[in-house]
Amino acid sequence: MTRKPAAAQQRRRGGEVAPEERTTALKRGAWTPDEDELLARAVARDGEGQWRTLPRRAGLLRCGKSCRLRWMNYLRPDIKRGPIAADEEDLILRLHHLLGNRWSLIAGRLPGRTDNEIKNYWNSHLSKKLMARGIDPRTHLPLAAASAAGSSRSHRDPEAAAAGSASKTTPPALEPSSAAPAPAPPPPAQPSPSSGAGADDGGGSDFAGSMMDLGADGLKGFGDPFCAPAADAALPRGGFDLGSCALVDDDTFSSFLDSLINEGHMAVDFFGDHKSSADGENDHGGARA
DNA sequence: AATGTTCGCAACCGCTTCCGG
DNA sequence: GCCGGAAGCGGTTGCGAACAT
Repeated sequence: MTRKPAAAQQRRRGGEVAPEERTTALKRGAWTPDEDELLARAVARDGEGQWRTLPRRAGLLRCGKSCRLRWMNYLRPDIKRGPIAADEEDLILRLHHLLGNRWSLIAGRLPGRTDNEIKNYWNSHLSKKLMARGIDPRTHLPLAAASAAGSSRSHRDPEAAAAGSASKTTPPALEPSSAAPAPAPPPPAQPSPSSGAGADDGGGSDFAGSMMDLGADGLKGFGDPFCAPAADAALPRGGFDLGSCALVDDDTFSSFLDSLINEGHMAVDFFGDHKSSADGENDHGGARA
């Protein structure tokens, strides 16, 4: 699908106005090429960070949050354009199985891809593929159990219809329907509510941090090489005590993750033929360049 | 050809976590 | 230790394009 030009979406929804926007009329909606250039120039000059003050320095009538998002998801020079390749798709699937909706962590393993892009790709392509094959996209388990719950969250959400609500107030993996999947297989690595996400603020690279959020349950099924058996005892929000593990720096975790990704037992073969089917269906993505 | 529906992406929102004072 | 601001994250939604009828 060819995408609209950047300026096409001039007027977007008129939601609530952020506090900082009430005082100065900040612009919203689609970014124009001129704005992009101002932003890119400012970041090139001053570096990333200081998003709050960047708009002023750059001469932009945008909030810092919006500038950061635009830079991270669109303007960064290392962003890779074009369709998600089959191997990337495969990696996303495996990482999602391992990490759940930790888009920033997943993106951290896919050079040039952004969390937003991966999230969108997951919601629009991969979750549908999984469902078409009778697999719950969130739990990576057979759909049968999850489908009973079936309350829909959003008419657009492909997962909702089959797997129930994923609203912020109802963490998907903790819902009865999906929280009590078959006892044996690796748990749906969906360790905490949506907001649990923030726990690893190091961005995609803080894998030690991600370990903490993963929770022991999320690792046991994979051989649990770092974590003591009792590590998950009564820890809130699914986290576990790093102190009880023989961990862990980012490199170590990164290697660990690599081994999980590459190793056979982790590689649940969601799509036995998914590479070929992905090739066939590869209308996705494309569009952005 | 016109109209309706679905799809995909970019952007926004609310929340959590981090960090410095 | 507490508090407030900044940054980051995941979920959600608006909108144009593509597709179907």
